[in-house]
Amino acid sequence: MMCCMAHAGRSSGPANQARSAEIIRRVQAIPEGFVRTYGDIDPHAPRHVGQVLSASSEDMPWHRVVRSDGSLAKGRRQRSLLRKEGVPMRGDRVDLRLARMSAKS
DNA sequence: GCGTTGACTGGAA
DNA sequence: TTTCCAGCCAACG
Repeated sequence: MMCCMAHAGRSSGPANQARSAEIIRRVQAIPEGFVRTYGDIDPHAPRHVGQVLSASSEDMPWHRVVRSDGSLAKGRRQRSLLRKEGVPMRGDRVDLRLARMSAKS
Protein backbone atom coordinates (compact mmCIF):
# COMPACT_ATOMS: atom_id res chain seq x y z
CA MET A 1 0.00 0.00 0.00
CA MET A 2 2.14 2.86 -1.13
CA CYS A 3 -0.56 4.51 -3.09
CA CYS A 4 -1.45 7.10 -0.45
CA MET A 5 1.66 9.23 -0.57
CA ALA A 6 3.42 7.61 -3.48
CA HIS A 7 4.35 10.86 -5.10
CA ALA A 8 3.37 13.26 -2.38
CA GLY A 9 6.80 14.86 -2.43
CA ARG A 10 8.70 15.84 0.69
CA SER A 11 8.51 19.60 0.46
CA SER A 12 5.64 22.00 0.88
CA GLY A 13 3.19 19.12 0.86
CA PRO A 14 0.13 18.37 2.99
CA ALA A 15 1.85 15.32 4.45
CA ASN A 16 4.58 17.66 5.65
CA GLN A 17 2.21 19.74 7.71
CA ALA A 18 0.51 16.59 8.92
CA ARG A 19 3.75 15.54 10.58
CA SER A 20 3.94 18.67 12.70
CA ALA A 21 0.18 18.71 13.23
CA GLU A 22 0.30 15.17 14.51
CA ILE A 23 2.93 16.09 17.07
CA ILE A 24 0.87 18.99 18.36
CA ARG A 25 -2.22 16.85 18.43
CA ARG A 26 -0.52 14.19 20.56
CA VAL A 27 0.86 16.73 22.99
CA GLN A 28 -2.56 18.27 23.51
CA ALA A 29 -3.91 14.76 24.01
CA ILE A 30 -1.80 14.25 27.12
CA PRO A 31 -4.13 14.18 30.15
CA GLU A 32 -3.34 16.26 33.20
CA GLY A 33 -1.16 14.52 35.76
CA PHE A 34 0.61 12.43 33.12
CA VAL A 35 3.57 12.91 30.83
CA ARG A 36 5.00 11.42 27.64
CA THR A 37 8.47 11.25 26.19
CA TYR A 38 9.54 12.82 22.89
CA GLY A 39 10.15 9.36 21.53
CA ASP A 40 6.61 8.27 22.31
CA ILE A 41 5.19 11.26 20.48
CA ASP A 42 7.37 10.80 17.41
CA PRO A 43 9.86 7.88 17.51
CA HIS A 44 11.01 8.82 14.02
CA ALA A 45 12.05 12.36 14.83
CA PRO A 46 12.08 13.12 18.59
CA ARG A 47 14.17 16.20 17.94
CA HIS A 48 11.53 17.64 15.70
CA VAL A 49 9.01 17.42 18.53
CA GLY A 50 10.86 19.98 20.61
CA GLN A 51 11.38 22.19 17.62
CA VAL A 52 7.65 22.19 16.87
CA LEU A 53 6.75 22.92 20.48
CA SER A 54 9.10 25.90 20.59
CA ALA A 55 7.54 27.27 17.43
CA SER A 56 4.02 26.52 18.55
CA SER A 57 1.78 28.58 20.81
CA GLU A 58 1.83 28.19 24.58
CA ASP A 59 -1.77 27.01 24.56
CA MET A 60 -0.57 23.46 24.75
CA PRO A 61 0.76 21.43 27.66
CA TRP A 62 4.34 21.37 26.37
CA HIS A 63 5.53 20.91 29.96
CA ARG A 64 4.03 17.40 29.92
CA VAL A 65 6.64 16.33 27.40
CA VAL A 66 9.84 15.04 28.99
CA ARG A 67 12.92 13.09 27.97
CA SER A 68 13.08 9.31 27.80
CA ASP A 69 14.92 9.19 31.13
CA GLY A 70 12.41 11.48 32.84
CA SER A 71 14.67 14.51 32.88
CA LEU A 72 13.20 17.85 31.91
CA ALA A 73 14.16 19.81 28.82
CA LYS A 74 13.31 23.20 30.30
CA GLY A 75 14.50 22.46 33.81
CA ARG A 76 13.03 24.33 36.78
CA ARG A 77 10.40 26.14 34.81
CA GLN A 78 8.88 22.87 33.56
CA ARG A 79 9.31 21.09 36.88
CA SER A 80 7.12 23.59 38.69
CA LEU A 81 4.24 23.12 36.28
CA LEU A 82 4.42 19.34 36.37
CA ARG A 83 4.50 19.18 40.13
CA LYS A 84 1.58 21.58 40.25
CA GLU A 85 -0.51 19.22 38.12
CA GLY A 86 0.19 16.33 40.43
CA VAL A 87 2.81 14.59 38.32
CA PRO A 88 4.82 12.09 40.38
CA MET A 89 8.42 13.25 40.45
CA ARG A 90 11.74 12.10 41.86
CA GLY A 91 13.90 15.12 42.58
CA ASP A 92 14.27 17.09 39.34
CA ARG A 93 13.09 14.15 37.27
CA VAL A 94 9.65 12.79 36.48
CA ASP A 95 8.84 9.29 37.68
CA LEU A 96 8.00 7.78 34.32
CA ARG A 97 7.05 4.55 36.03
CA LEU A 98 3.85 6.23 37.16
CA ALA A 99 3.45 9.28 34.95
CA ARG A 100 4.34 7.86 31.54
CA MET A 101 1.34 7.13 29.33
CA SER A 102 0.90 4.40 26.74
CA ALA A 103 2.53 4.78 23.35
CA LYS A 104 -0.79 5.85 21.83
CA SER A 105 -4.30 6.73 22.81
C1' DG B 1 20.53 20.94 -3.46
C1' DC B 2 23.91 21.18 0.67
C1' DG B 3 25.31 22.11 5.38
C1' DT B 4 24.00 23.51 10.06
C1' DT B 5 21.02 23.40 14.11
C1' DG B 6 17.95 21.42 17.60
C1' DA B 7 13.25 21.25 24.07
C1' DC B 8 16.31 13.65 21.47
C1' DT B 9 17.81 8.56 22.18
C1' DG B 10 20.44 4.52 23.24
C1' DG B 11 24.61 2.43 24.25
C1' DA B 12 29.40 2.52 26.07
C1' DA B 13 32.96 4.30 29.44
C1' DT C 1 24.79 6.15 39.23
C1' DT C 2 26.52 9.97 35.78
C1' DT C 3 28.91 11.55 31.57
C1' DC C 4 30.33 11.18 26.70
C1' DC C 5 29.78 9.74 21.75
C1' DA C 6 27.51 8.67 17.50
C1' DG C 7 23.14 8.24 14.99
C1' DC C 8 18.54 10.07 13.15
C1' DC C 9 15.01 13.03 11.29
C1' DA C 10 13.00 17.38 9.93
C1' DA C 11 13.23 22.40 9.42
C1' DC C 12 15.97 26.62 8.01
C1' DG C 13 19.37 29.62 5.49
